[in-house]
Amino acid sequence: MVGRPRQFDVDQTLDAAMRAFWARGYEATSMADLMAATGLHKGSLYQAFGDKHALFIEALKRYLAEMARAGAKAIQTAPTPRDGLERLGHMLIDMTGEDPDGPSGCMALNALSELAPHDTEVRELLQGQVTRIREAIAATVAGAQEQGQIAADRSPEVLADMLLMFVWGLSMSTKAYLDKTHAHALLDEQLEAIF
Amino acid sequence: MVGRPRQFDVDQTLDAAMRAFWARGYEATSMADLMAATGLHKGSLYQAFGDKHALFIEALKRYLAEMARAGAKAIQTAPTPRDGLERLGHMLIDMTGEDPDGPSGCMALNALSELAPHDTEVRELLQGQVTRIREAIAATVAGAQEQGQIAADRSPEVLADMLLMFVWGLSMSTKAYLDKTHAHALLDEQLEAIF
DNA sequence: GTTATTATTGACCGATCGGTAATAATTTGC
DNA sequence: GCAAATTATTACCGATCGGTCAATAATAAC
Repeated sequence: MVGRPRQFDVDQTLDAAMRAFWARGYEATSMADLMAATGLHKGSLYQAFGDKHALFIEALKRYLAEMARAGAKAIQTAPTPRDGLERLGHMLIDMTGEDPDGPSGCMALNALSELAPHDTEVRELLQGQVTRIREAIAATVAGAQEQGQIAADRSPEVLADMLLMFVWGLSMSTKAYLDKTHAHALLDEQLEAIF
Repeated sequence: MVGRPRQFDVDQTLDAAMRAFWARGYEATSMADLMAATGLHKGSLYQAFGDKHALFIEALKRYLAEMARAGAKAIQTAPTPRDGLERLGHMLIDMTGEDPDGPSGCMALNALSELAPHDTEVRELLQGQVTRIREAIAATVAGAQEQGQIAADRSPEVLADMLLMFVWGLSMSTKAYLDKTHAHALLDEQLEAIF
């Protein structure tokens, strides 16, 4: 016996919930907001996902997976490893929305700031993602060094961290005062300085 | 006629409220939490500060003022402008607490992430602070350049932004318990790279 | 068509939210 | 000592919070 089939698309619903959490954060997004964002009744959300926290986790996982996919693509489709690193950085700047009522900044950093210190599940998800992206960047840096595209006087791991910290700061800055043109220019300066 | 005098210290109360907001963020900190943190009844808090948002603003102002004071002192008491910049950066890393139930990260960045996109009052407070700290750093960079302590091939304003973005990223990273030793080492690499 | 199973719906829940108001307590000016 | 002014205390408010549940609807297996 299979029962009544779902009348909504789970991925579509997670996308809507993701945007709602991304725009307002976890605490400030109420179940009423999620109902409005997804177009579903709360009963359906609870039946499908469990509770608000579980729904957030699924939405965050979806965000992280999409980020990883887009990041890997940016690196792999670039003509050289160094171009890949540049594209990755600029992509992260452009990912942040500009609508004040829509998503702002990077959802992963938003969750890191709001929840990571107290929510072990969120923290471990983010730590895993950070570990993977650091390794991916470090490997790309190593490739660029082997091909002589960037200086080899710093370890790939350190350079990866330096790039990541800088991009995180840029992402934060877009929350308040920095226009994207300035952010892109600063990133270029940073790339020139560390490579 | 003067009436009954306050039986609590306003600064002490703001400090307690600041730590509560700093640890949990705005939305997740309830009036009950603030009562517990300050030791006051809610009536006293409302009578003295207005409402929760106004109390947050006052607590944030206090944080920003203390940060500005400590930052200026770090720069001014250093033997050279370049030392001042180094001390300022390392100070910002050390400022973040390590107790998971206590303050985490930088309260200004926490507020930037959680509130700046939607709360104009918070955003303008932070924009003002950022403007002042950028100018202070840029002026110090210019001083270091004049004294030949750092390279002069980039503008003081750009170098100030590069340093600031990097420190912001480091502050975010401490949310997921990146150890401080690593953060300090990375900052040294960044200083070496851009100066 | 009947039955088993699952999804949808909307009413409903206690708890907690931020905030208010009436009362008691404590001071100064007279 | 009394009146005026201010603070402290606490009971209370409606609204909203996240979450539950019983009734209804829709499907597949038989």
